[in-house]
Amino acid sequence: MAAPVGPIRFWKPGTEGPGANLAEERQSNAEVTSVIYNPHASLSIEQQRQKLPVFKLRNHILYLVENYQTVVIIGETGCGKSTQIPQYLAEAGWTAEGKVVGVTQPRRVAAVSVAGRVAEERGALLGHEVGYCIRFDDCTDPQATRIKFLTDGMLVREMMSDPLLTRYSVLMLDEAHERTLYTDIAIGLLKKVQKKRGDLRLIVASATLDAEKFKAFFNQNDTNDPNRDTCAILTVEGRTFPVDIFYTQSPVPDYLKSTVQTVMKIHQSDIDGDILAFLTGQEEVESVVSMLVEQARILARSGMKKHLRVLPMYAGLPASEQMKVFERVSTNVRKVVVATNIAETSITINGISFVIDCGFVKLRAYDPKRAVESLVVVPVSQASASQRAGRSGRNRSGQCYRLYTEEDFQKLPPSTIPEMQRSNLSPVILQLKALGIDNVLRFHFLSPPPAQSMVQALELLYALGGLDKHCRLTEPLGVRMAEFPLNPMFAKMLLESGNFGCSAEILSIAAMMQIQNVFVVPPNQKSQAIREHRKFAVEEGDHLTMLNVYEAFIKFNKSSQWCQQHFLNYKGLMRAVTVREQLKKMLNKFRVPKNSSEGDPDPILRCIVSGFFANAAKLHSTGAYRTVRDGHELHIHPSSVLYAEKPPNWVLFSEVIQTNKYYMRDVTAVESAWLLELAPHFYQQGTHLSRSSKRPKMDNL
DNA sequence: GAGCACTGC
Repeated sequence: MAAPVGPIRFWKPGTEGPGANLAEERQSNAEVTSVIYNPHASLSIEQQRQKLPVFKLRNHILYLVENYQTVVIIGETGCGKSTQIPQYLAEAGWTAEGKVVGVTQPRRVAAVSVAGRVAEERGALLGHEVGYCIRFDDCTDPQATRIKFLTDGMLVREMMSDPLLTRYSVLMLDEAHERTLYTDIAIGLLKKVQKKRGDLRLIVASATLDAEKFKAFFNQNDTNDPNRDTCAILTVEGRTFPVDIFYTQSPVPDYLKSTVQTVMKIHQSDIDGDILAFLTGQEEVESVVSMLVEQARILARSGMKKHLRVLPMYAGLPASEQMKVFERVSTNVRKVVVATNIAETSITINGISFVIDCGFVKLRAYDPKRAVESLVVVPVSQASASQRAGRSGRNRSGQCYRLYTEEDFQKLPPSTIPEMQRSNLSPVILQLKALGIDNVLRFHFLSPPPAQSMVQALELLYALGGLDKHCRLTEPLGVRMAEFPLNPMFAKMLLESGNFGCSAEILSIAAMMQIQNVFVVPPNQKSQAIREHRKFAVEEGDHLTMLNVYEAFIKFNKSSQWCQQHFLNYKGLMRAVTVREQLKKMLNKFRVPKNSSEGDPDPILRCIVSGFFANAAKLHSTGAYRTVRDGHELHIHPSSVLYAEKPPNWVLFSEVIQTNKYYMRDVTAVESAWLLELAPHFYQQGTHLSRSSKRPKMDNL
C-alpha cells in the first residue's frame, strides 16, 4: 500500500520564515556537501594530535587538574578529549610511580576502540602501556598499564576489591552527561572517595547542560569565596559541521507517514547524502521500511535514476542485517537508515547528511508501588534531540528535520531523566551495601531516586535473605549475592542450586535469561521459524525451554549452522556460554556443589522458586493472572511458550513489562505448595496465599 | 488475545 506523499512544509527559525524549502537550502550547501571530511590524512600522528581543538588547551587542562580536585570538561564532539587528555596526563607525570590514569566509558565498544586509538598514537601494543578492561575481556598488564580504559560498570566492580581506588591518580568519567546507572553510581562513590583521598583527581567529561550540576555536586567549597573552589569548569570547542534545523509548521498527525514523506522529499531534491530517521521501536521501523520500499518502487518505475536503499536498524535485528547499514553504496544510490534510539549513541553511521527526528523515544520507567518496569513512549528531551541532529554533521554540514513545531521543541524537557530515577534499584542497593555504604538513603546521589524505589528494593533484598532486619548485608549470603553481575533474584537462585541438586541446569538457565532475542523470527520466514522454535518448548514454561535450547546448542557443538536451521540467535547463545562460564567460576569460588538433576524437572523448578518466589501469580476466573504479593493484574507475554497453551494455575516470572497491559516475561508453572514451603517468611500459611505481614525494620537504612 | 528502547557487571 502506498503512503500518500503530500507536501510537508518546513521552516527554519531565524531565516525567511515559513516556506523555506530544500531547493533554497541546496544553494548554500552545494559546495560543502561534496567534500568528505578528512583534511589531515597525510599528516603524522603527532601532527594530527596537535590539530585537535583540545591541544590548544593542553597546559590549561594540566593546570586545572593540578590545582582542582575535580575538573568538569565540556568537550564537544570531535574535540579529542577522550583520546588526548589521558595522554597529556601521562606526559605530565600523573602515571609515575606505578600510578594509573583511568578513563571510563558507558559502553564496551567505546572502551575498546578508544584504547586502540590511544595505543596506536603512542606506538604501543594494546594491553601494555595502554589497555582496556571490560567484562570478559581484561586487556591490561598490571605492571605496565598506565592508561586504562574501562566501562563504568567495571570501575564500580573494582571498587569492591579496592574501595579507595589506590592504583589510580586520575579518573576521567567520559560521557557523564548520559547519566547511565553505573556512571551515576560511580559519581556518588567517587565523591566519597575524594574525601579520603585528597590526591585523587577527577575529570568529568560532560555536555554543556549538566556542567554546573556536576560542579555543584563535587565542589567542596562551602564558603562564598570562589578562590576556594575545588572544582572548575572548562569548555573545549568541538570540530563538527553546522547542522541546519527545520521544524514543521504545525504538529504532524502521524509521524510514520511524515517520516516517509520527508524521506521522499529529500530524495527528490537531488542533494547527495544519506538519511537517518529516528523512530521509537521495531514495529514502527519495520512499518516505515516497508512503506519506503513501496515508494521507492513507484519512483523507480517512474524512471528516477537515483535509487533508494532502505535499511532497518534496531538492537533485535540479527547481526548480519545490522551490518548492512555500514556498507557503502554507489553514487547513484541513497541510503536511508530507519532506526531506533540505537543510532543516537551506540552506533555511528558515516556519511549521514540528513536526520529525521520523530520527536519521541521509548524509555524504561519504573513503578515503585508495583515493582514493575514499563516501556513508555515519551517525547524526547532537548538534549536527545540535539544528539540526534548531530548525527548528520559528522562528515560535512547536515540538515535535521524535526517532525514537530519549534514551539513544541521549546516545551520539551531539557534532558532525559537519569536511569537511576527510573529503575528497579535492588541490584544498585545491594552493590552499594557491599561497597560499605550502610545508609543508602543518605548516600549522595547526583539525582536521588524515589524513596519508594529504595524501600521496595530493601524489602526484596530482605525477603531474599541478602539483608538482615537491620538492613545490613548478611554473611555470607548477602555478600555473595552482591558479587554476582546479576539481578539479586538470579544470584539467590544460583547460590541455592547446589542444595537442590541442579547447579548445572540452573547455571544454564541463569545464563540464558541474560540474553535477549534467543529466538530469531525473520519477517519473511515467520511460520517456519515458529515451527522450529516450538520444538524446544516444554509445558513447564520458558525457563526449562531455555535450558532445552542451551543443552541442544552444546550437543550440536555450538554450531552456527545449526542455529540458522532452527532460527536461533548464534551470537546470543555464544554469549550465554561465556556468561555461564563466569557464573560457574563464581559458584566454584563459593563452593556450591556441582550437581545435576539428571532430567528431573522438579528440583530445577523448586530452585527457581527459591529465587523468584516474590514474583508469583495466580490464575483467576477472569482468565487473567494476579500477583500473589499484592493482587495486581498480569498477563502472560506473547513471547512466552505458555502464551498459546492452557494457562497453569500458578506461575513465576522474572520480570513484568508494561506496554498495553502488564505482561510477565520468562514464565514458568509452579505448584502453590512450593511457595509456602520455600518462602514461608514471605507467604503466610492459609487457604489463600497472601503477602506476609513481616517486613524489614527500616531502622537502619 | 497479540508483542520487546538501549546499555552494563
